[in-house]
Amino acid sequence: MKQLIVICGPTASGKTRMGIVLAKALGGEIVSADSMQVYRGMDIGTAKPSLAEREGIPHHMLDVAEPEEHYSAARYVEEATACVEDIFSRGKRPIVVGGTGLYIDALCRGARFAAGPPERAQRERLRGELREAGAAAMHAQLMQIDPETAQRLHVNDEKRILRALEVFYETGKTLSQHNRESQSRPPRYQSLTIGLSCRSRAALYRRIDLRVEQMMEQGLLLELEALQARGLPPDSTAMQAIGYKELAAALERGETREQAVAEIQLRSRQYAKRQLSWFRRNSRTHWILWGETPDFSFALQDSMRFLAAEGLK
RNA sequence: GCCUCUGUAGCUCAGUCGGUAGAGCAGUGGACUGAAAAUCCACGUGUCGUUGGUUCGAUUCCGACCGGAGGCA
Repeated sequence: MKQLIVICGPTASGKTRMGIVLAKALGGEIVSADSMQVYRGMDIGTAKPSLAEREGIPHHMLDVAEPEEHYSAARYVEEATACVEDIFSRGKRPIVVGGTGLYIDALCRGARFAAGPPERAQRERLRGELREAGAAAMHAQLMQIDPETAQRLHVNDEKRILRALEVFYETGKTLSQHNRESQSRPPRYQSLTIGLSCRSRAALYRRIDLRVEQMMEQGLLLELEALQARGLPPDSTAMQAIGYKELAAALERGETREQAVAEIQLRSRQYAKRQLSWFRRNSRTHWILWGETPDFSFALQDSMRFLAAEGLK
């Protein structure tokens, strides 16, 4: 089975730099696994590496969509798989680097998602029904058609309940059926995963806070204004990105720069915690935990040892 | 200096007609299969400012003191 090196970790843990260091050592190319770096015109707020920072290492899956588009995990699997295969075909080694756990897992397993609604009409209909009848009613409805999924989902988890209903009405198959079929197939790639974080939570949060300050200094506001100027709807997926969303809200409320920064820092820290919760459940991940500052030469040695032990071909 | 209000969980506050207290936010853990930087779930013992008094019993009533806010001079 083809091997995929994966570098994961919470935001601001040094994944980007680590990817480049490893790519240089192994003759690799980077395949980003980041749900927000796919959008063009969103560079500062997503901490997208600049051309200079990439140091000549090819990066894939950056800037592959307009902010108006609604990108998806399914589309990511399709496009990123093509990148990975292309890299292999040229005799290079793909290194998947990113913080979006769902994208990473879906890519490695070759997950096939249940069909989505092409016109989104179904989704709109279900949303309306939710507003009218309430979450409990939708949950009850799901209990009728897909009890397995309904029991799994909390009544308040509206997003997932709606999605499960949508899958059934779109495809005639239940979500649990889809998932069973998808999971019964062997993974597409063997993943060798390196996780990056800090030994202490406080240190990670300090790095995050600092990075948000730097984003503001680099002109996050200008980037937001450029997006708003092109009439990007506030409910677009791109505008759910941390930083842009909070800054826009702060502007609207007439808050100070300091208030906006504090809010972005808070939301970023909470996001990092959720990321850790996702990544920690993979028990095969080899973790590299920084002290006060990252040590990439140590990390490279440590990674090479790990990869050799895992039988990297 | 005098008067009024105020001091309860990391923060903002509620409450106990006297029987040792609870929300939101924060925090921590978890979930996650076409929005995932999204969405959802679980977890709340703290000298109730200090110190005297009344009381079987005080965080709750009374006094003094120490913080904080406002008003009058």
